[in-house]
Amino acid sequence: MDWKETLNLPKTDFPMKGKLPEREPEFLKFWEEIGLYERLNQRQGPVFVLHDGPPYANGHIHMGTALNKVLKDIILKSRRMMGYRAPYVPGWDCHGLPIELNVERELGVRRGELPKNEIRKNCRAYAHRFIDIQREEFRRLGVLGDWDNPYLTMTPEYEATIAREFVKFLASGQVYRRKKPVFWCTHCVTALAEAEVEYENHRSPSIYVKFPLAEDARAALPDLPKAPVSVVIWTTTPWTLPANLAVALNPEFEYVAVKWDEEILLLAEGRLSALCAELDRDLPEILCRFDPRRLEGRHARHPFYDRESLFILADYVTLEAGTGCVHIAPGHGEEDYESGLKYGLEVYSPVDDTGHFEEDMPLFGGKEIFSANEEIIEVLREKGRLLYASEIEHSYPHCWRCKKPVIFRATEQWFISMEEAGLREKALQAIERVTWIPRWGRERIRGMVEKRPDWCLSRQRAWGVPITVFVCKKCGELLREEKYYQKVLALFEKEGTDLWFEREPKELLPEGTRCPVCGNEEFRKEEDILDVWFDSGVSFAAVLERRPELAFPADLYLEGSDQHRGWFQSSLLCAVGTRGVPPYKSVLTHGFVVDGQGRKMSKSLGNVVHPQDIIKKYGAEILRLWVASEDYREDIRLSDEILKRLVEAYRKIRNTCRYLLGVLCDFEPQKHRVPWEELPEFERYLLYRLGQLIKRVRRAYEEYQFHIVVQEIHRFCVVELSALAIDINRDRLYCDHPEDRLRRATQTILYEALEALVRLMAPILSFTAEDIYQYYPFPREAESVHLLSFPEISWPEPDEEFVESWERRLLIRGEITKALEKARQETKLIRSSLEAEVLAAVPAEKRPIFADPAYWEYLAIVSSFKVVESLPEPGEKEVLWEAEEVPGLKVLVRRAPGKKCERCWQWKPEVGSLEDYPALCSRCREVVRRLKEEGRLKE
RNA sequence: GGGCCUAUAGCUCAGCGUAGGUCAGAGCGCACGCCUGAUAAGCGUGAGGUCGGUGGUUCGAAUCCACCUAGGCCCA
Repeated sequence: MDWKETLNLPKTDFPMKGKLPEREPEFLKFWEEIGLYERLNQRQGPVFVLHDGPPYANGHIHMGTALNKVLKDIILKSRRMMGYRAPYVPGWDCHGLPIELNVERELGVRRGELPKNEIRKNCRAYAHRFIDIQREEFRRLGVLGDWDNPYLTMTPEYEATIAREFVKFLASGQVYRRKKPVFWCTHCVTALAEAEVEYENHRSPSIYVKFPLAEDARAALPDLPKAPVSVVIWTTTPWTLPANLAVALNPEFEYVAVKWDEEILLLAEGRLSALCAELDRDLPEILCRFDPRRLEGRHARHPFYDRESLFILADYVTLEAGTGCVHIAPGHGEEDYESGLKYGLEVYSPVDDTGHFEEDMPLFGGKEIFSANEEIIEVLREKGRLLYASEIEHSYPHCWRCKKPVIFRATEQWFISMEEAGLREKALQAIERVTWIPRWGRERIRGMVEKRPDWCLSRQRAWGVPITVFVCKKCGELLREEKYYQKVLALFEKEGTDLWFEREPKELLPEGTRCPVCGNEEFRKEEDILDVWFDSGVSFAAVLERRPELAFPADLYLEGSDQHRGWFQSSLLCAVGTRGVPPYKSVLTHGFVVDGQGRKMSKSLGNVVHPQDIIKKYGAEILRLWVASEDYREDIRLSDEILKRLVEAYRKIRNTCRYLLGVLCDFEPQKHRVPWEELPEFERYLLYRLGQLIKRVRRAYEEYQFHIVVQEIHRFCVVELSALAIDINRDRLYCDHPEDRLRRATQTILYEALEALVRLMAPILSFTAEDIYQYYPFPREAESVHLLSFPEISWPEPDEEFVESWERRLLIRGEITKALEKARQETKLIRSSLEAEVLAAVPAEKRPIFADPAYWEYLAIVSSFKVVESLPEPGEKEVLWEAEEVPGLKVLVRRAPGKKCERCWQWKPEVGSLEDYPALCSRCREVVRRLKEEGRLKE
């Protein structure tokens, strides 16, 4: 007969292959149908608020955004299983230049050609389009959240919040107006953002200009002979010379005074030979060397105006070109501007919107700046200030629209002061009170906040929230108090901010508003819009404070490490500036996705991987597993090999669970569960190991160390379950009578393992955990695995001695396995381990551990095990093994006596001698007899 | 160029920081073999690392310090 029919083989319909790409959507639908998110969110329990940083509503999701969202999902799911109520409100950042540029491109219009609100309408539609796209893509990843009610920075309520928070800053005196240079296209007559500038080759004048020293500077260099002394600067923009206010030297360089014909010139020593080479001159005599710090605060004379130019120090001065002495015009350059602020210089920019010098400017008033270059050079020549003039071809910023060269020009802008109300100091103190994970995040953001300049809020664009400021037309006074803005804020709340651009100040201001200084009733409204970092920076006010299910401050912000400069900082400044406290209790950062070699993903390197491709090929589950398996605090590598390894790990976990489902097919926990007190030792030991797993995994989740979770779960499936629990107990599970107490005991611990595994994996392998859960052969506690809690350890902790004794036993078992392997590979004595008999000779002190030889047959999966005083001489092919790691243990492997039982495949002496079942061993005969009596067999 | 960070077997990670001296580990992959009653599964054994490099501190360093190389993020 076919004895297979009498065995308890595993049985389950749970498929071996996940077919993830096609089946995942079914689970998404299932969760949707049962209202999973809503149900989780309605539960009681302490709240855990993870505030979502809004991705930009432009383009499809990429690996970085996928990584970020999956991490958030894992965190939230794990917190829910710890008993928290953990809502998730996703958001999108909707305003800003990239969208506006794309819309202009799609519309084929140039900046300013359409009314602001026409552009804004299109931008709004554009953002909505990509929000819908990204929403579906994020959902597909299995990320659970309030996707139907996300927060958008462009809704009327949100826009009103942005304006309201700005007004708070304004009213508290932290907002001021100042000139600052920006890229400016004189052809398009508009300011340009960094992103609107392209670098092209351009031919410019290259001139060396002499600035004579004023008396105070001359006095700082007393040793020089009597002769005119000038400092030499180099510039490629002669038209900025009228705006010159300073000359910068690098405090780290050594400077020299050299004899140059009848006069004396000053420059960095490191540039002297290069300059002489360019001017084709011999090296001049060096009269003296000096530390540039001697000149700081003293003056040179402007080369053609009757005013002075301040000597300053700046470390951005290089020796790569020029003279090591840099002409500074704070109104016409970024670094010049920074230095100007430091030294209290005026942001002087005598150039109008169309690129003409102001009319009243001496010498060049009204002239177009680029064409004035020649005249300026001529004046320098006439005044004897020109050392040398030539031309140079170099990279120069051009307008991306009209392709004409752009300039740096100072215009009025709005700032939040870091100092006025102690914002910097307060922010630095707040940083100390936040938990930064990893810890270096604190140093990083602290360094940035310490050094950052005042926050420039102005953007000369259309797609954003207006800077709501009214200015008195008569005296220029700003209306700062909140009362002036209540009306317009209320309008924003209902209708959004478009109306700011359509209505007159009179319609927006409270009736009868007069300037508090001059009493005038005419006001001008600001036209600039706010930096988008302000939009997202106030999300705590628009979302955390306004949504009933959330709370301020958040427990956690989680974004890429680039956000130390971005959202972490803008949120911190906004919250500290208006609330005095940080918006988050802790901040977790992740690194960036790089390729298998650790290089960043870029189109030019051709190493970009798209989440869509992974989902299509392997499923979102594998992407989630990838996110969880890497230590995301550093750069996160992604390659084909990594994905292949993950797929293998996934299969192992899936298959192990499949086996558990199968082997538990006749197990009813209520009826069959064996209490801990009655479990055999090995089962107790396995439970101990399961307890270890639960502890480690729970701790790893608490510490956001998901790669530990994955490693532990995978290792448990491989080692504890596959190689130990299942392999050793296979005979018992298959061959013993179904109701056998020992079999039920083994099933009990496998049941505990399954229940634990499915819960522990659920936050990461969300689809698979659900899949397994739905195939449970016994009643389920809840409708979805995601409604469950993490497993608790419901059995006693064994004492150390017990654990040690089992670890010793497993070590001994390892030695036996090695001996069996030798008998298999080298002498070909056996094939299956059941063909073997093992004789063990051990020193007296190790005897107790071998007290029960039958138990060792079971543990080593052999047909016969004997403990002997001394081993016999090994016969042909027999293997003598001296243990490597268990001192004194010697093992002999030989063929097991008897014949092979056709049912359990063990070799037993009695096989062939039993009357009714000559093919079976005595154990199997008993089982079969009983099954027959009970009518469990078909025949 | 500056700030912060990373670099352990083919892959993913432990160990490194709040204790420098059995710390060179795990799982996977690979090689070889077994099983065919988890079967496009399962089990076993084995081979892989001068702990990025060079100096230094120390009786002794993957573990502390300096520099260098490669890479990442943010600035310039």
